[in-house]
Amino acid sequence: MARALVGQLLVHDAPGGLTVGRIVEAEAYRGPEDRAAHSYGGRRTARTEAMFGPPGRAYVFFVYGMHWHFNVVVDAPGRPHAVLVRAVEPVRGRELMATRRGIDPDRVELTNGPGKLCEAFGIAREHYGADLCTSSLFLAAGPGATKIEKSPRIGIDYAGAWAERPWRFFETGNRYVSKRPRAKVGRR
DNA sequence: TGAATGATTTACT
DNA sequence: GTAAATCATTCAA
Repeated sequence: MARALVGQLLVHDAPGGLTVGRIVEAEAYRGPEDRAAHSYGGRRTARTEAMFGPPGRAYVFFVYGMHWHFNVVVDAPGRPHAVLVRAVEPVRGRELMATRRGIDPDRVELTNGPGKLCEAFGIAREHYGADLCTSSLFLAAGPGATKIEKSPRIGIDYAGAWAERPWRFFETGNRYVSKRPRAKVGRR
């Protein structure tokens, strides 16, 4: 599912305006066995509840005291699997995104990261558990991606062997794919 | 009730 | 390259 979502569209038809982005980077989180997932070990709390519900809903959470992250729940109720959308390429509403982000509309920093895209699209707490088929925030079929690459997931080094799984998918060469922490990437 | 921490971003050296 | 910002959630006491 993470791979399939790359190339599809994320749409938010918000009161303040329309924003559309083509997903260019996504990661799979496969609880309860995946140690990197919030639902690891079957941990079902108020925070992770959405992951245990029906697919096609939003799992939105807050991290580092300032950033929201957006996931799509992708498996049947009771199977807490989700896909984290890490980056999108702006398709519509670039000006609105720039206003929300407080930066120039031409910068890739508009949406090249999980926290950035949420700010650009105005995604936050109120979207927790939202049905992505019937709400103002939804997914739509997109043009696909030219070429998709995979790599280990970002920022989950604590997950032991699970951290090595190649469950991050992104469009090869796309400027909006998030930058990786240098230390992890082989430089030469 | 309190302490630790994170699926990050940004600014500064 | 390093560090600060900043708080909901989780877990232990």
